[in-house]
Parts: sequence; C-alpha cells; structure tokens
Amino acid sequence: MTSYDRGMTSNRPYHHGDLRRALLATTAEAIREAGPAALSLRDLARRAGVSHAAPAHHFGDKAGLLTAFAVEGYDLLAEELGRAGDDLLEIGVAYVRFAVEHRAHFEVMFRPDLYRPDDPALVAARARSGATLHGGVAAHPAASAPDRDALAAWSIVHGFATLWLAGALPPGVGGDPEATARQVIRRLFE
Amino acid sequence: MTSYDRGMTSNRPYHHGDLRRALLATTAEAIREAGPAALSLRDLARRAGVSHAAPAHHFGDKAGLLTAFAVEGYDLLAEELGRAGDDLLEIGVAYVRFAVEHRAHFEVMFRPDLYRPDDPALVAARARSGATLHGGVAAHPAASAPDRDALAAWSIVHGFATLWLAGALPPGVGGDPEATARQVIRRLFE
DNA sequence: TGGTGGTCTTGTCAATGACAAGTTACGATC
DNA sequence: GATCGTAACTTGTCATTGACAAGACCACCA
Repeated sequence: MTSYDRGMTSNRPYHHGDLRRALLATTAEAIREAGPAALSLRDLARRAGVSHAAPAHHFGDKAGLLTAFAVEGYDLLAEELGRAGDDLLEIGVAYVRFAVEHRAHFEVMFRPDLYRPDDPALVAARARSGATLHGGVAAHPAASAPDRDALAAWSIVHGFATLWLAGALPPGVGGDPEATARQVIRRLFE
Repeated sequence: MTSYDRGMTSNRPYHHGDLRRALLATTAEAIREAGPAALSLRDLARRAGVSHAAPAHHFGDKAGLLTAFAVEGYDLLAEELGRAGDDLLEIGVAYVRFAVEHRAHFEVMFRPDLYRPDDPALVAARARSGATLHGGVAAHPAASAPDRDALAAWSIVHGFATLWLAGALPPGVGGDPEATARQVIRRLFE
C-alpha cells in the first residue's frame, strides 16, 4: 500500500511525487487486464488515487499518454534486443519474449492510430530499436540480401508474436511461446 | 444516393430495408478513416440516416457489431484464399492482398478484445479460413513438417501484413505490398 | 520571507454506449 | 382485405468518458 493508494480524504500528500511514472505503470496493468480499447484516463486516475484530471496534466490527453507509453516500449525493446547479442535466432526469440512479457507495450506500439506517431521522442525511440534489429541481421553470415532478409526475419517474428497475443493460434501449439518461436524462426535458416 | 442518405424529416421510409448490411459497410468505411478505436455506433447511425439506437437493435451492442464484422472478414478471407489455388506462395500473397484491400476487416479480426471470440458464428468462420490456409501448406511439396511449416508461413505473411498496415516498415520498402510480400515469402522456400 | 511555477483539484460540457419504453409497418393467417 | 403478431426503428434517459477552464496547494529558490 503506497501513499497514492489512500483515499482522497486521508493524509495523502497533495503532490504525488512520481505520478507520471506511476501512471505509465498503471497503464500497462490496465491494458493487460482489458486491452487498449478499454483504457480510461479516469480509471487510471482512480487506481493511482488522484483526481480525474491529473493524468491530463502530465500527458496532455489520451494520445499523449499512449505516445509516452509507446516510447517506453520501444526503449525497452531496444534494450532487450541488445541484450540478445549478435545471433539472429536469439534476437528473434528475444523479440517474441518481449511481446509476451510486455504485451501491453507491444499492443500499443504497433497501433499508430492510438497515439502520435510523429512525436519526435517516439521517432527516435523507434529508430533505436529498429537499428538494433537490423544490425543483428547484417551480422548474420547467411545474409545475402540484407534488406530482404531483415524484412523476412522481422515479419516472421512479428507475425508469430502477434498471432500468439491475439490467441489466434490453434490449441495444438503448446504453452511455451519462446520454444515454439525458436522452431518457427529456424525454418528461415534451413 | 440511396434512400437512407436522406435526412430524418424527409420521406425516408420508416424501415430502412437493409440496415444491417448498410451498417456493416459503413463500419468498414469508418474504420478505414480513423481506425477501430474511434468507431462510434452513433456515428454509424448518422451516416446511415437512422436513429442513434438503431444499430443496437441489429447487433445488441458494439461488441456484437464487431463480432458480425469479424465474421464477414473471415468469410471474405476464406474466399480470397480459396481463389488463390494450391500454390503456397500465391496463397501467402493473397493473404497480404486481403489485409491491404480489406484493412478494416483485418484490423478487427485479430483484435479479440474488441468482439466476442467465442461466438459460434465467429468460431465457424475462423475455422473455415484456417482450413483453407492449412490446406495450402499441406499441398506444398516441400512440407516436411506441415504443422511447423504452416505456422512459419502464416507468421511471415501475417507479420508482413501487420507491419505494412501499421506503417512500421521503413520508407525504403516500396509502394507495392504484393510484390514486396512475394520477395519476402520466397525467402521461406530457398 | 515572499514569490514563482509546476503539480494537482474541482467543476463543467459535449459525446458516447447502453437500456427502457413506445411507435410504425411488414407479412402471415384467416 | 382486415386483423394481429412481431420485427424494425424511434425517442428519451442515464452513467461514464475525454477534454478543457479555473483555481488551490506546495516545493523550491532568491
């Protein structure tokens, strides 16, 4: 029970302290529970224990909040991809793992109608994670046509992750997305 | 200019005649303009020239409308995939073409949080298009591991289509999604 | 100590989804 | 071709939401 969980008549301080960060965390939680379509600024405010207009102060409007959320997602993705090293297979697996573990971020990132895709911070963050992915492809020994290979690799991991998150895969596909993804990606290298 | 384009004080008949179909068509139009997030039942009603509560009569609620819209999408997809014949490459191209030409349907179909994925009509329609896709993979000569190959093929075309629709691909990727998709899919068969 | 600006609140408005209750007209049956 | 059942559509209403305006609070620094 943190300070911003208290009711409004309590001794909760007027200033939250770190409302912006708290709202982004709560956004992930709310989206995980009911999808991005059901996200409500007022619900976020209630969860954070602040007034209904507090979120707008930090993000302007709903699109502003989701823009910041997408930036956070692209930064996280770049970090995870970088951690995967130079092996293209492992980078692909890391991409799928990111989608599964940070599904809320992933679901917003590729829905540009929900935020402002032209926002400078967003463009920069997207470029960073794009460079990381493309770098992994270029380092791959079998890269005869880097551009096309990068697109094929990105497509297959993105498609798998998307279908997994949408629950569109048949029940036969087992419970471990990473292991299944590894099988599928390997198909590209045979 | 059909009868339901007239204002409410005109001689527009009380009964629309084919409101259900008209609403589904208008749904595609509205989603193409502003994405599924901005879809409004009342806006659909205004476009169709009926009262704000008319859509609910045919579809129950917003999720009901989108369920019917997704069913329509899966039926269309099965039809287009069937038309592509037995060649796996052409089936994949047809999948991408469907996503681009019917982007509104495609964007709803893979967003189960927007509708009722358990609806019997939807389950049936999804099974139909799934069978068509899987059948194409089984007919492919190089299918050594049909399940994994089907998943890889579905992933790569779905991923490409999704990235294309999201505008996530770098500007270098040209203006013709079908031709680009063909290159990418071929990568699976080399 | 006094101000200055960022943080947050209260109040309000138009728009929306959902629901209830009433009205209109189609079509089957006699 | 009159009657009646029922489907199609309307009007009215309510709680919720996003956005905005105006003001209250408070940390920080001169």
